[in-house]
Amino acid sequence: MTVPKEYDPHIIEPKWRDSWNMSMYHFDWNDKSRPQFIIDTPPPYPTGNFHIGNSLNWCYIDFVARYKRMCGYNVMFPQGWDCHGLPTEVKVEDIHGITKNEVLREEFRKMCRELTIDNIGKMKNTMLNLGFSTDWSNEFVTMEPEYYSKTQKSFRQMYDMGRLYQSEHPVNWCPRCETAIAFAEVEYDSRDTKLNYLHFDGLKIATTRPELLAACVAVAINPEDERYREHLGSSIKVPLFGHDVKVIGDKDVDPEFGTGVVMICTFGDKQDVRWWVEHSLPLRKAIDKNGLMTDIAGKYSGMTIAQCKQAIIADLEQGGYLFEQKVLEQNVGMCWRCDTPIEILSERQWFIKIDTDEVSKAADHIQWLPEYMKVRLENWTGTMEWDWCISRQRLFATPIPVWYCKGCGEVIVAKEEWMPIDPTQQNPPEPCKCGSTDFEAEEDVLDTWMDSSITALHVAGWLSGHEIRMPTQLRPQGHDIIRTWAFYTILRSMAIIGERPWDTILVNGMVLGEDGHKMSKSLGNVISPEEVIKDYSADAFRQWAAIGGSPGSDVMFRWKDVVSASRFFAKMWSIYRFSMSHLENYEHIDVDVHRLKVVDRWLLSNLNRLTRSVTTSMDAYQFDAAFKAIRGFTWDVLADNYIELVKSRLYGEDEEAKSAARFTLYTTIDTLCRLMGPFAPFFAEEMFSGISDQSVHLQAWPEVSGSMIDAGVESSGEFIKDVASSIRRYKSENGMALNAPLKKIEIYCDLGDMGDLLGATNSVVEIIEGEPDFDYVPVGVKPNMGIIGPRFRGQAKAIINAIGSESPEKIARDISKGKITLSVNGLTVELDPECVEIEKEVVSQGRSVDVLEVNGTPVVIVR
RNA sequence: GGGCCCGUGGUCUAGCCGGUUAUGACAUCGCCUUUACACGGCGGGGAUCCUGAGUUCGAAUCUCAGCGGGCCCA
Repeated sequence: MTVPKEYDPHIIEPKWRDSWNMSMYHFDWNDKSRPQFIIDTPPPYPTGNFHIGNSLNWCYIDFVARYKRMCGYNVMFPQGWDCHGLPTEVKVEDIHGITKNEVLREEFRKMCRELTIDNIGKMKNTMLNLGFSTDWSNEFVTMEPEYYSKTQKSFRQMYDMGRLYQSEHPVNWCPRCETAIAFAEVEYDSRDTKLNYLHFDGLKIATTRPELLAACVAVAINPEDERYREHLGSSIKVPLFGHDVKVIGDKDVDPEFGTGVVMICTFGDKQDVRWWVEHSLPLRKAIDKNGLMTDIAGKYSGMTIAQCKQAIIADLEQGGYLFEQKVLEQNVGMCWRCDTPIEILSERQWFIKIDTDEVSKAADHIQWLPEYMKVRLENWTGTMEWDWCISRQRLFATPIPVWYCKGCGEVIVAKEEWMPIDPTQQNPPEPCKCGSTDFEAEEDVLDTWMDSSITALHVAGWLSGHEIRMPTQLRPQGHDIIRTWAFYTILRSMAIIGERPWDTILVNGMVLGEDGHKMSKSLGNVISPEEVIKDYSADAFRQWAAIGGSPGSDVMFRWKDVVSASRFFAKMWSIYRFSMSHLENYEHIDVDVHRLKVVDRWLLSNLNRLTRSVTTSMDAYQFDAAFKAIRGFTWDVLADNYIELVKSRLYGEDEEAKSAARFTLYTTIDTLCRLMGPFAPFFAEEMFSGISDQSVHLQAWPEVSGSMIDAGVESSGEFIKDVASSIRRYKSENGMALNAPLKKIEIYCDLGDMGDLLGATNSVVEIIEGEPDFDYVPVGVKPNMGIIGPRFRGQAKAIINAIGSESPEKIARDISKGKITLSVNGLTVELDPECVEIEKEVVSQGRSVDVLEVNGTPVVIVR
């Protein structure tokens, strides 16, 4: 076969992408003989753009999936789409120039569906271009009834378990989106605001939120604060509004902040909620769901928060209440989606009880990679202050399957067999206990995390008619979503089936731009994977993913890495092309190792070591170490040394010597195809297609042959290689062409089989036994710390000094007698020869020669 | 303010359960078209392993403190 000179990924990659039969990646639900390896792929949000961060994570997943398949596992690498959510609603409003309330609920949901389907298609295309071995037979789409009915069933099940409840409770509220949001959806940003100092019926308070005066329910001071102790328990009037509130004491009040007196409102911030609960304070709602002031705000009612703030400050000033304003830097909680400052409102919502202990215990039974990532989850569980609010006032999401009976007020949760169901479109199929058939639908929908926190259950076959295969083996995800996705998934899995969702969670880092900052549109440092494929190749991109950094740490995207990746493929291709040209009509049969030359066995020994180290790295998810080892072997050992050494045999006449080299080359190419398969699926497949008519992705992972790893053979081979490279260096330093012949090379050692050296040096090589006719001159002694240290401990330093002050000749003489005798601090100490290494120079006598020293063996060059 | 991670030649990075001539990539300099590859080969230069203290015979590696950077959270 003729192998083209250049490897062109723009031809080869689409060729394989379009011809692969993707069913080879399907999970076999009926197979129980092979161990399962189910990956709980986190479904991305269908933005339409499969970005570089996703791509890094998916590369990791694909490396694992392909590796595990080759190792004989029944692998499932499913792909899901986490469809519901606010960004799509916002985008649809934007595209169609409408607000969600201007069209019918169903129509709006349809628009969202259509946009989502479109976006999924775009992202899928990038995934195929990147060569992922996705199991498309296990694709899931959370907005489809098949999936969201499971979300609803999980709701029902958790309701029956008493883990779900409805309650009026403070929630984080986005006035723009008009919905409750979870803590995980709150982002914080630092802003300058004004701290207002007010006369407050005899006391002086400082507040950043005077617009909430109407919601003031108490004034608090630190009970230790001498200044105000006499006011404790008294009642005072709220300025402008005139209602009476209590002065209470609480040690959480910081006497250093402001005046040391704070007003408690329902609710200005999270601290207000804590005080409100602790001191059983009344509730005064001054802000409504739209972010407008309520009736209790009196003349300010109907104003926006900002208008109200301005008006109240003006009135306070006029009334003489406001006596000072100071600028204060404050962290403001904002809606993650629209950056509107959030409010804390008390609203009737659905909640899931949070049992942080249960989550922590489950987390202990999951292997976290890297280990320290678990700490992030623990820190998060430790700070949860109230339950998970799961209701949202949105449209494009899983409907909460609930009605309220208009007759008796009964809460009716849909039965599992009625699902999927949208209560706003359908009534319950049976009347209420009270006999009424008049119902009010729950219009709220579920938090999207309710969909995406059951993916592990879903992919493992829960409620799908399959035997459930929990726990799954691997969850790969970014460290930015530990507090949300990982937390919720563990919580739900424990609640629903009482089992951990995964054996292992592999946490990947973020992708940083070339400027070292996290990639983001606003910084303009975004690179798309499609761009990289277009300029280089998918395999080069994947190689960057493998060696750009180790899993868990943030990885910087660098074009340089992609360039060096594609150079490696060019090099490997050239090696392959050379090998194939010598493998015409080659038939691969096992060969007795003793018919191989030392250099062949040296290479195969190294190859087996490579397989062993790559296997170890892959098992530990250390893709960087794995691929670096492959690259190092291929370039340094195979290309730069082995091939140079065997060329003369391959071009020579000795058929047996030639076939030994051919056997070695074939074995090496075959093994490299397999080792590279998980990383560079296109390139490896193209190479493998030259030696097989099967797909490399269906082959077994290479096994390590322990008997091929032979330290003796390795050191002999290493010696031959070192002689060859010393000769190369010698020629280079002497300005000779690298193929220039030398009159003779004499090697003083008894290692046989120097045949390959002749070809590599293009010179006569003579092996001479016995001592050369020139002298060794010891010129230095290097103490071997690894031996001296542990053996002599505290004396070590003195011994090293003694060695240093002794002449190298004397120590060399001692070694020839078997013991080194030293005087250390007046005492005589004996050392074994292994404690030192003699550095020596070789001096020729009379002959016109140059002497090189290779691993302690003299090599004489006769010019 | 709390937690976690990181700080290694010009740049990025490996090593970090103690003893190596401290890994590799890119960049840089010199030489070389040697029957796979000039997207190559050979050779060279370039590192106070952030700072300080401690533990130890011995620290890039362990401990503490400090400085600097990043991320997550409040």
